Amino acid sequence: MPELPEVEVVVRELRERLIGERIKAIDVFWPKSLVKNGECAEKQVIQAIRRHGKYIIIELQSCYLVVHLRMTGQLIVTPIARKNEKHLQVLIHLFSGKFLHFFDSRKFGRLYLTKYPEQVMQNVGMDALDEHLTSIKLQSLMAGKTTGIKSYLLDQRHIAGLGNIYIDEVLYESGIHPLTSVQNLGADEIDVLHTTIVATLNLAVRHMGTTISDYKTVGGGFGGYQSFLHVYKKENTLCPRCNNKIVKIRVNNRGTHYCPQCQVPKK
DNA sequence: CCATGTACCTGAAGGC
DNA sequence: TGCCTTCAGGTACATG
Repeated sequence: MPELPEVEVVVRELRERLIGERIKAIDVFWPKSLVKNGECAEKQVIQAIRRHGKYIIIELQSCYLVVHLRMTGQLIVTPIARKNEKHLQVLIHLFSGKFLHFFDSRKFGRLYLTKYPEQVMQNVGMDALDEHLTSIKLQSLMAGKTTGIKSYLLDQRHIAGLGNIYIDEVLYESGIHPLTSVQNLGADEIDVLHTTIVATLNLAVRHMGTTISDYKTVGGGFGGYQSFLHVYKKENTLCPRCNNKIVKIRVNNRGTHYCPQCQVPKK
């Protein structure tokens, strides 16, 4: 489900609702959902909340609660516990009386209670919206790689935050075929790609992210960016630019959508 | 380094 | 209605 924009919206809403709250107790219904690593006393005050790629980092007084939502994870804050609801995997009680719920139908998501967040995120690259990630920096990161651009962007070790939806959209906007080898991208194309990544992600954040099926904001709302998608899940519709059919192929076993006219394969 | 397959899970959608 | 297959926004890990 959630990629960088959805996670960013969740982080902003969590901040409004949770800073200064003290954790009272944690109920775990699916043990794999909560990973404990090192001593981390639970009854701590939430100091700060930030994001790196698709990870949510909740800073406590002497350790961290790191969250990755994977495909279907949801963090929901309510004044009344929604106990016994389907797919509730972890329930965090707060001293104020509020509750932080972790719902996750597919159970791929993880909460890590840890002193060492850098260990949890050791393979995560620079955040896609990091101001230090310039187009020059992106060029140097790509140097020496031979993989296709879609595979490259899916791999969070390179750049963190983009997932299947936004990669398809960004490549469409940039006019780059998803199988183009990164070594065949010129400086000008990397520059367009970089500009498009930043613009697309920021625009999606302004629209509260993309809700295809499961994604919800912390308050239970939906995203709105799905109305702006050009290619993702649009196979057989007409390209708004050239009027040819959008096609769907598989790249890295992921559904991949593009316009064969506007995104010409370079190799 | 790279590509591919599998595993982790559940539910929705499509074919018959 | 029901059974079966395929697919889903993510990532880790094993294998050539």
